Amino acid sequence: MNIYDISKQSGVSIATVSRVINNSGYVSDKTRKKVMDVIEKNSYSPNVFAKGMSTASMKTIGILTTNIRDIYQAQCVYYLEQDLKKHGYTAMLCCTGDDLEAKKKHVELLASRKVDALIFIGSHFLEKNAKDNGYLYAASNHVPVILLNGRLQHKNIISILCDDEKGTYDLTTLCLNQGCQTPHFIATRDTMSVQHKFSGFVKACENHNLEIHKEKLHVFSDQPQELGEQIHALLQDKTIDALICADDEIAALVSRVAEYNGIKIPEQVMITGYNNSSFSFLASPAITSFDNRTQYMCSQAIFALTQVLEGKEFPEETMYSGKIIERESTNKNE
Amino acid sequence: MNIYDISKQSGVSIATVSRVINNSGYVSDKTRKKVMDVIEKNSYSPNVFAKGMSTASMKTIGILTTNIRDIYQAQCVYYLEQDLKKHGYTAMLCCTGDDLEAKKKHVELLASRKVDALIFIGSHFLEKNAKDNGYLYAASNHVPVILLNGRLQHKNIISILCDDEKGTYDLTTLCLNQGCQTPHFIATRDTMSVQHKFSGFVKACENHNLEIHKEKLHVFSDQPQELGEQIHALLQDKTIDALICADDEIAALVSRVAEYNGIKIPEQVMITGYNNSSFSFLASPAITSFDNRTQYMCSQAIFALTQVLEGKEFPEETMYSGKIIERESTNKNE
DNA sequence: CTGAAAGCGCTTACAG
DNA sequence: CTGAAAGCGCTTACAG
Repeated sequence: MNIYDISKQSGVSIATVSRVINNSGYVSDKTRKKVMDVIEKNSYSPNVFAKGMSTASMKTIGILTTNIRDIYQAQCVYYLEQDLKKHGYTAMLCCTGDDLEAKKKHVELLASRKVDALIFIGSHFLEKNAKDNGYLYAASNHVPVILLNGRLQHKNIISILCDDEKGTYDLTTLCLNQGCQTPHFIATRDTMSVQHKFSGFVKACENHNLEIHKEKLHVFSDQPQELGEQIHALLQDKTIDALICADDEIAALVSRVAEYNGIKIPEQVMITGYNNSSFSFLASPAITSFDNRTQYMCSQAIFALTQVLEGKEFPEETMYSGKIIERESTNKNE
Repeated sequence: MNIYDISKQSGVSIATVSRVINNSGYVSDKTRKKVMDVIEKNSYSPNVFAKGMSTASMKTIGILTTNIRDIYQAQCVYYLEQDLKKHGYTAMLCCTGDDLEAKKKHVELLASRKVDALIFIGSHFLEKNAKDNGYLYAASNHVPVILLNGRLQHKNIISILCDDEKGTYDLTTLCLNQGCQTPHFIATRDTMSVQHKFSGFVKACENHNLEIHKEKLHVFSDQPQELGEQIHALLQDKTIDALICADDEIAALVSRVAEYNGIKIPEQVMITGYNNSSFSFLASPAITSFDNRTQYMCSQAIFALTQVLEGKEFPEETMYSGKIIERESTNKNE
C-alpha cells in the first residue's frame, strides 16, 4: 500500500494525498475527509525511506552514551527518549565506550545514518584535553549538537548542564562544617566534569583554610575489582575523614570497603556521592548525594532541539542549580 | 556528493559504482580501484534513505525495553548494541513502560520506521495473561522477533532465555539447606518470568516438604517508596527466615529495610537477589544472586538475528543454565 | 484548492 | 565485466 493506491482509491492526485498526510498546503475539508477515510480504512502509513529521501530527514536523533550500564547515563537516555517521542522523533542509540577513536567512529556512523541531530550524554565525551574535543566541533558542522552535562562554546552546539562545581562545593562544605579536616576526592575518569567537581572541592577547602594539593584528587580505575583495591589502599590513610566521590556508585563501593575495614561511617569517615541514584539510598548507611536535575536537563535538551530544528534561536547554554540530598553518610547525629 | 558524481569522476556508470560499493556482481579489479579511489578521495558515503528505499532495509533493529533505568535491562541493551554494530546494524531504542497499550503503540512506531527486526527485552513484555501477548504474534507477522528472557512459540519468533525456574529453585534450596523453614518470595510485577521463578521457589519448598501457599508470593509496588513500606510491613512477620527476591534491586531494598528494623542478615533472615548486578555486591551485606548469562543471551540473540535475516533457519528456543553467586546474605558461617 | 511532473539517490534485472 | 533504464514512494515548486 503506497501513496498511489491511496490516490486511486480516493480519486485525487498523489500530491493531494501527500498534502493531507502532512497537513501542508490547502486541502478542502471535503477532500481531506475523503482521503483520510481511505487512509484509515487501509491503516496506511507512509514509507519512511521515501519520505526521508525527499525531505532529507527521518525524524531520528542520535543519542551517544559512553556506557548505558551506568545508571546515570541510562537515566538520561530514559528521559531523553520519553521527550523525544512526544515530538515525533525516534532515538538511535550508540554506546561508544571511553576510547576517543571509537567515539569518533560512532559519530561518523550516526552521521551516515543521517540523523537530524546528536545528543551527547556529555560529561564523558568532554576530554580534559581541549584539542581532543575537535570531533564534537566537526560533528556540529553537519548537524545540531546537544551536550548534556557538558559545556563547549561553538556554533550549533547547545550545552545543558548543572552546576557541578557548586554541587561539589556544597557537598564538601557540608562535611567541613561538621568538623572534617582532611577530605579527599575520588573519581574514575579524568573528564572535564571531574575537573569542575574537583575545583568545587578545592574552593570549599580553601574557604575553610585547608591546604589542598593535587594529591587529594584520586583518579582510580573504573573496573569494580581494581577500584575496590585502590579504595582499600587509600583507606589505610587514617587521616582521611571525608571522601567526596564523583558519583554514587563509587561512593557505594567506598562504603562497602570502609565497612570491610571496620571504618565507621560517618563517625570516622564521611562519604558523599553524586547524581542521587538508587545506589545512594540503597547503600548502608544511605549516602548523601547531589540531585543534579537530570530530568530538567533532559527536557530542556529536547526542547532546545526542537527549537533549533525549527530554525529558531536558542541560548547557547542552560545551567541549572542542583540540590544536596542529605543522608546518614554525612550525619553524625543520627 | 552522490553516486552520479562518483560515476562521472571515475568514468564508469552508476551501476558499476553501486557494485563496487556493495561488493556485488562482477567488477574488474582495475575498475574497482578506480572507483574506490574517487570514493575515498571524496569520503563519500551512500545516502541511506535512497538505499533503504531500494532495498527496503536500513539495517536498523528496534530494541524495546520497558524501562532502561532498570540496571538489568540497561545491561541487555549494552550487550545487544555492542553485537549489533559488529554486524553493521544500528539500534533504535524504545522505552515503553509497563502499560500494554503503550507497548503496542511502540511496536507500531518501530514498524512504521521499517526496522529489520524487533528485540524485546523480554520478561517484562510477556504478560501472565496469554491473550495479552497477541501484539507480539502480530509483530512477528511483519518482521522477525527476538524475545530475550522470555518464551513464546510462534513462527518468526525466537526465544533466548535462561532457566529462571531452575535459578530460583537453586537459590531457594540454598537457603533451605541451611535450615530456613519459612521462605517468602517477593516480586514487583506479575510477569511470566516471575511466574517461572515462583514455580522454582515452590518446587524447592516441596522438595523440602514445606507447605507452600500462594500467600508466600508477594507482588509489591515498583515504586521504591511504596515498595519499602510493603517490605517493612512484611518484615513484621517474624516467622519469615528467607526472602527470595525477583531481582537484586528488590533484594537491596529488603536488606536496607531489614537493617532499619534491626533484623540481622543472614542470621535472622536470608536474602537472595537475581541478575548478579552491582546492587548485589554493593549491598551490605553483599547479596547472593544469580548470574543469568546476560551476555551469552545477548550475543546469541544477535547471532540468531543475523541468521534469520539471511533467511537461514534457527532453533526456536535457546535456553542457558545460569549459576548461583554466593555471598554473605545467605552464609551464616562467614 | 488541485494535479502533472520533476526530483531525491540508490539497486537490480536485463541486454550486451 | 559494464551500462542504460526502470523502479522504489515520497515531496514540492509550478501551473492552473
